[in-house]
Amino acid sequence: MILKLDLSSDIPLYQQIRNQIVLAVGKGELKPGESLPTVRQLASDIGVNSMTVNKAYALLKSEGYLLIDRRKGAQVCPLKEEHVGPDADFMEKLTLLAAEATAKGLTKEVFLAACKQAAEKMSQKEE
Amino acid sequence: MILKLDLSSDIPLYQQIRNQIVLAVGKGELKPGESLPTVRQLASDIGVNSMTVNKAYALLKSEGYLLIDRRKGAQVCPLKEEHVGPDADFMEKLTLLAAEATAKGLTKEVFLAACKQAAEKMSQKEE
DNA sequence: TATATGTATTATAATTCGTAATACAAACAA
DNA sequence: TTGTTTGTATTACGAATTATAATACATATA
Repeated sequence: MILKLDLSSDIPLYQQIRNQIVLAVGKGELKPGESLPTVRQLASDIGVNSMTVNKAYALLKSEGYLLIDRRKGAQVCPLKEEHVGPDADFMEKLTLLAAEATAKGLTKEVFLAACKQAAEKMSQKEE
Repeated sequence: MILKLDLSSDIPLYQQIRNQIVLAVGKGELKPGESLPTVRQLASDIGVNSMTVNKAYALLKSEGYLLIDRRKGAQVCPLKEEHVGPDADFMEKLTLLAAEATAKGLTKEVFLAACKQAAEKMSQKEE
């Protein structure tokens, strides 16, 4: 797994690791059910402390992105069969982003075009 | 100005203040050119230290949302006349959000419907 | 002349972040 | 069995961040 970390960023390392894994899952580079490197392996690969990776994995587990099993290790959570909608936390983040765009002078059309562009970088679930 | 702060949140107070002001500007509750409360006034209103408010104002200024003038105080930045597009930082945040949605099992259609819903809470610039 | 403004400085306490060194039970391979 | 690896928990440490507090300053305004 290839993760790009920015040591000079003000975003905590465990958050950067979490974001990169979410991006990889969203883009389909990590598929549902696929296993992730072990905590110690990933820590060694990217040159950080294993507890930092553990914190990222625990966060991803609590957010519902990963299943962690002592036998199978950490793996990407299988997609739900039924259709799921956005939760409150997601809408809050999205609304803040829409406000930032609007306050910066982006029209609704430009904002929605950007959303569409972002969505098209993601992998689509097969029906 | 009404700001909702959550003291038990893990989001820093100055960030919460910044977010609330961006939301107010995006929704049109604060209009371009409109004056904001003074640092000391807002600090007194919401019961935080004035340096905490100052930090939020300085952040908003550095992000281009506010103009701060010693004569006029802090005011909402007037909208640019020309059409503006999304910058790299905005697209990065949007892409992460799209990845979170996709990893959670939201289809592209559901994600874009949520984006449209968020956009419609915002005020539209008059042409 | 007073007052109010944004801003800068310094200090202090609490919390967070990253690392480090262990330790443990569970699972697996030999 | 024995040995290794797994996720996880604990404790400690230093550095950075966060929030508050008490001032101070030059500028602008009444």
